[in-house]
Amino acid sequence: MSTLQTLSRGLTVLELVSRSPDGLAIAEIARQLGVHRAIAYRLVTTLEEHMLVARGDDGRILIGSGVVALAGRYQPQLRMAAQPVLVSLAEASGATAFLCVAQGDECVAVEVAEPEQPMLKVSYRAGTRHPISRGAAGLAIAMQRPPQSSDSAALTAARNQGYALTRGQLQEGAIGLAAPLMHGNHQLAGDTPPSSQMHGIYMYANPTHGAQIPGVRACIGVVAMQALDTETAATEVLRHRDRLLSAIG
Amino acid sequence: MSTLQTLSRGLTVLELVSRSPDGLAIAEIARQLGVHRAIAYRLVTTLEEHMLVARGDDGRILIGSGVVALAGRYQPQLRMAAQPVLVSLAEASGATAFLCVAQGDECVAVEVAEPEQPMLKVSYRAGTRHPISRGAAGLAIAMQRPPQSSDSAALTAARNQGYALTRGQLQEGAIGLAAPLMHGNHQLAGDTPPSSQMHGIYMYANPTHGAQIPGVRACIGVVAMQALDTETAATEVLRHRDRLLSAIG
DNA sequence: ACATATTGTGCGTTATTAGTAAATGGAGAA
DNA sequence: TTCTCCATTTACTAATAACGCACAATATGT
Repeated sequence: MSTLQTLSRGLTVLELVSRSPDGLAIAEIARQLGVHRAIAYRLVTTLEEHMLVARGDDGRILIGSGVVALAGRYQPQLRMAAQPVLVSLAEASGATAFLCVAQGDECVAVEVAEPEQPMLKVSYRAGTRHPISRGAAGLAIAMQRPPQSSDSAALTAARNQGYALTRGQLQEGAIGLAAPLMHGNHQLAGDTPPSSQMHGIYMYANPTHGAQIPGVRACIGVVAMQALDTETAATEVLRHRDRLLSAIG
Repeated sequence: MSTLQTLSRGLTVLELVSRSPDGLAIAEIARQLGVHRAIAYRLVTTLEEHMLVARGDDGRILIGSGVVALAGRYQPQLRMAAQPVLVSLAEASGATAFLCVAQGDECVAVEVAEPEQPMLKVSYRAGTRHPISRGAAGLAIAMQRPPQSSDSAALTAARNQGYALTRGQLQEGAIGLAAPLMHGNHQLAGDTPPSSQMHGIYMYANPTHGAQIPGVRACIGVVAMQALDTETAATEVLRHRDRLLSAIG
């Protein structure tokens, strides 16, 4: 598995620039990369040609609009369907609503909606990623694979409730509540292997239990700081999950 | 202005993969790039490390979730403020609502909202770009610079109305209506140069006329196929423009 | 004016990458 | 089976990029 230094550096520049709201000077990029300025110039020029970065009027390098086009092609149908649902969920629960998708062993917030009157600011931006082993979103995604004897107590509890609830796992004092994007639950006891497994998607003999969206492991939920009515939040999350499921057929 | 072959190819791969909803095989990437498969492997491996592409369960290369994080850092405050406004505008006008930002001589749709009951499908996805010289969005952005004697009749008309209306310029049978994201209008007659110009932002002696958002040339508007009530659409676009302006202070 | 960063470029020498060929193994078709 | 197509890795030479340096051209500050 060999990798390419030049490409890797270019992508690191893109990442660095994107993390700098006010842009970066060439010299700063060169310093952070630990390379000569001349190299930073060539990297930036190439990124610029592809519209991934742009130069401000003062010459500083800013994240370019090309990233919007790229992101617009990531799960467009799911996200388009989810957007209005998340807005509604945020309003109904008074908390920040999110759609998370699993990639590898990480969980990525793909779409986020905030209520009109945010109670307490929770900074949960699109693109936020965290290990799948932590937080309500991770649990909700873990719920999508069939039960195993190695499942944690929290996971089993989540399966029984139909949703996952965690406190302070991702951020001090934050409460997360998430439900998996699948119909029904895996309520089998013990290790029951799936009847067949294709392309990593578990196919069940009885499709009414544990039917997932093909190729995507996702969940929706809410995050808030302490003051969250978990009763109504759970109801709303499940209701909106079902709304989203029926929207994407 | 020299550029780097390796980086450029890697970014081209990213673009190719993003345009393929079902992913691409290594061989297809290699063929489309016109390079050997071994090179495509190295490019893909590097992109994969940066989470910009991912491998499906069948081995095909798919766009990765990393692009969501990158895009989330492009104009986050403007987009967060615009999202609910666009949803409301789409609902009020019954058409697809958009937020466009100018970059160079192009105009990029950065945020899009569709009405719950779309009348006729208008495909206007986030990331869509077109020359700034065409379409309602381009005109609306052109309205933000001070009037010049070289202005087209359409631009002058748009200035007088306070919004731009075009038919069929971007797509056959499509109607676009857009208003610039600035307070008031440039209603000066003839060529009146700005009192000062810094960093490409025009600063006026009287800030109540033509005050823009610093550093961003943007507009909001709607697109529809034929059946659009332009009267109410214009009213709603202007109303929502003002709502967005006050939201971002 | 003067000193001083900072930006942007050009040029040689070394390190990395491209390009090519070739080998292995798996999936599917004739 | 045999054949083809594809994925994946390895190995070796031209081509490309990195790197360090030198040098204008601009800002920027005193």
